[in-house]
Amino acid sequence: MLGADETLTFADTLVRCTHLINHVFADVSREHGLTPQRTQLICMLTRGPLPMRELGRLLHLEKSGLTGLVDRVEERGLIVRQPDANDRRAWNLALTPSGATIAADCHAAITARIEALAADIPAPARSTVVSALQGLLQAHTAMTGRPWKLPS
Amino acid sequence: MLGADETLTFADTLVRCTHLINHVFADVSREHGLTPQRTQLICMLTRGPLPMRELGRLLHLEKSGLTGLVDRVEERGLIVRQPDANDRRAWNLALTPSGATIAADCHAAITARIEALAADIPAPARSTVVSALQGLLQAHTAMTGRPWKLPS
DNA sequence: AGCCAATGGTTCGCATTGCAAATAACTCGC
DNA sequence: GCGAGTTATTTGCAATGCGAACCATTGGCT
Repeated sequence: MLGADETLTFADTLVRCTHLINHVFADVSREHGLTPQRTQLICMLTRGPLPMRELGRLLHLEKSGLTGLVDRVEERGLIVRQPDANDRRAWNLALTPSGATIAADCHAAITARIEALAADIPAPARSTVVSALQGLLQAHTAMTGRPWKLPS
Repeated sequence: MLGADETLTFADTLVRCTHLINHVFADVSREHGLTPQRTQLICMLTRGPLPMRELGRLLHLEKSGLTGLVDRVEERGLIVRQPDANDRRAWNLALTPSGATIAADCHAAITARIEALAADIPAPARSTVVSALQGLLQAHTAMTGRPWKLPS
């Protein structure tokens, strides 16, 4: 089974690629002393502070799960909880300097590893892939009403 | 930030897509009463039985973690451990009828959901995406020496 | 003003995940 | 048939993530 290579469907190809990138993500995280979830969290904050509720939506986490994750990442000194000026229930999460550094390092490492794997893909095909997948992301955004962010 | 749309790099696009598909995978799994890991396990077996060591490599799991996962999936009646004729240490894992049914259902549901998101991508772009990403998968295979399987 | 539903977070209990190290059973080369 | 390497299991542990109960605050409604 799985001879030289069979013809994969579009969906199957995407799913396999997803699992490959998952492991790239996990490997890089581990090399930086982080779990994938923590890496994902700090990468979400590279564009600026976010309230927890927003992070929960982006990460698809229930609030209880997010509380724990934030606790652990804060203990490690990568983020801080800041009170929200307009709502005394809410907290804004911001990267500390070391958190920002690590987030940037992880993002760079992940990008580098993917670029290495994609080195043989010609430029025109690359840009086709980018626009096609962005269409896919937008289709999801349109369906759920919320944009899909991540690394940077 | 993130106005109408910024220009994402190839790697960033792939990473965002990865997280989107992760959640598609998780959602479908949950709707079938499974965790993503269990779904992934049974999907790996749709092409036929595999020894545990092979599954461990495909899933990137340490053997101890795999033992536990297999235990739980077997308890649920989706797979069975079969003794290996040639090696009395080894076990082959095979889907039960109900396991095969659920695996096929999950695979179909995931494919359908991705196809729905990709409905607006023109056919030529699709095939470009497929061949580009397969190149990426092969680059990884060449680097690590092991093929990358999944769903079907 | 006063009340009440909805919202943002936390806490608790729980099952699952996944690693590492130690152990047992077996295979294979010498 | 000895010893090294391989396959799987067990144990202990930290992290993940859900659900439900709970508290404080907000905001609408009267």
